Amino acid sequence: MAEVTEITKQSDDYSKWYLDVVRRAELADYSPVKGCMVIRPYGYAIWELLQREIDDRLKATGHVNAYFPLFLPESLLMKEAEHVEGFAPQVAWITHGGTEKLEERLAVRPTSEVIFGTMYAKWIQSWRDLPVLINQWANVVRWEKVTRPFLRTTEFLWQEGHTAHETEQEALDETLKILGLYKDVAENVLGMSVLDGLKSESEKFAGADRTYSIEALMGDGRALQAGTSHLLGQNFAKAFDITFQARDKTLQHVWTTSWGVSTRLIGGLIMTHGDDNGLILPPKVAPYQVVIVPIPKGNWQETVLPKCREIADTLRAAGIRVMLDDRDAYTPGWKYAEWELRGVPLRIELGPRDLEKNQVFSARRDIKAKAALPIDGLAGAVRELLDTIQAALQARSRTFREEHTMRVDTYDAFKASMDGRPGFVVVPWKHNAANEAQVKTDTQATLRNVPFGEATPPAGTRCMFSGEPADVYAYFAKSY
RNA sequence: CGGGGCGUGGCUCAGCCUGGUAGAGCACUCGGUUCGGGACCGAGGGGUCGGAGGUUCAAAUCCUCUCGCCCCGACCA
Repeated sequence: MAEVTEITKQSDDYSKWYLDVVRRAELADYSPVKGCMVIRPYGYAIWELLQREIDDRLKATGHVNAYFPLFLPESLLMKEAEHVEGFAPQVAWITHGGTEKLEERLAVRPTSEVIFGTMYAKWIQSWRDLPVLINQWANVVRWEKVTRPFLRTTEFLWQEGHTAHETEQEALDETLKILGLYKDVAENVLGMSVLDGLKSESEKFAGADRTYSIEALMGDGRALQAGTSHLLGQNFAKAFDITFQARDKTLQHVWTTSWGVSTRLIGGLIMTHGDDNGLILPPKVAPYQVVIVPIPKGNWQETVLPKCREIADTLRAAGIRVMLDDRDAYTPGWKYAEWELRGVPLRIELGPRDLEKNQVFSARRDIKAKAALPIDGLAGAVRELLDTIQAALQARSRTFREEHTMRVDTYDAFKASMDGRPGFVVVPWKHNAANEAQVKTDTQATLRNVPFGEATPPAGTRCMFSGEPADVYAYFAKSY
């Protein structure tokens, strides 16, 4: 099984490390547009692999894709009171079309509940039309004050699902089903261990009844909200007049949900697995799962290189994504460092010595393990190694999260343990928005969520802050 | 938006205090020798110092304004 390696980096340098990896691995670059980044081909290839994993799962659960407009008339955005209030500070506005001033300003979508709501009101008449399960892949814009590549950018790419249901229970089932889907993708595709649970009232989405999230823990001990799924209740249905005639002939409002994950996941990926040599990609989202580096010695172009091509073809035929790095301008050592920086999970070296023995030399990116592999049956061995790496990264992430989760019972102990960036601190808690705000003021820590897997406090357990009987065990952390 | 820091070839930075007309390492181009953990030798190309204004015979250097980036706070996927 996987060996567990600590990947903590100095918090002071962590941000620099992160930005360095993003740029040097050619994932993204700053653009002339403030707060906006260019996702470079290598970074986009990761996004495409991730998209496919998510999209396949959504389609398998009955969802379909569509595309809704980028611009939202101001009047639409104003319809749901809490929603407007929540998003107003972050909206970018279009005021002119060509040279003419618009009669009504257009918002560049920060999220699309209002346009989905508007269209659903037109499309839904009867209980027979339900459920409506539509997803869209799109860009959205939120005018953030502070930005950081992938984690928070002014414009970002995401997937947003918007569904309408006959009953609250159905809507809740959908909300939870999607959260489970996100957890599945985060853990089994990205190898990023997450806590799935319920957000507090003060952290929930503007306009939702309830918000659920998956929360990951980054290498510097800060939490990252990696995906959210909202039970919107009838709030938007009432604001947009989305009604249907029910089985009992009465006219009722639908129950809606919305949910999304974004390119932020790539930021999470980097900070979950990266080390001092750069990125480490789990095989499932690695644009190149294997890089083959020929050792250019003697007449290698006639001997080693053809064998490398043959191996590349064999691996590709087995469905493995392969890069054959036959550039002769760089030495093997340079290539090793380069592809490690870019996170390729497995490297295969082939030189004259290997050729004689009918073997290749392999090196794992996640741990410094090298091994000779016979060329016969190589595809199978590589497949197995990739699976091992995928599992090892996932296990390491889980272990890291568990080791950086501590439990305390009193506010003094809480404050003491929140010094620095310890990871998650779990406390008995009685829900109270004002107390939550005070905790944040005192310690910078926020209530990330209450995980489903967490037990209910036994009777008599006191809230660490108020001393009242505790409702739950809440997970606090400093976050991105 | 508040506090702090920084903008000099593609990258990292020196030079600024004590003005005199731009440097280093890496990267890049060409030739050659190399290549099992970021090779070496030789020859080259590339910047007017974030932007604007001012002081001065003379500004990367001094002054004013401005833009951008980074860090720390308040807001967020």
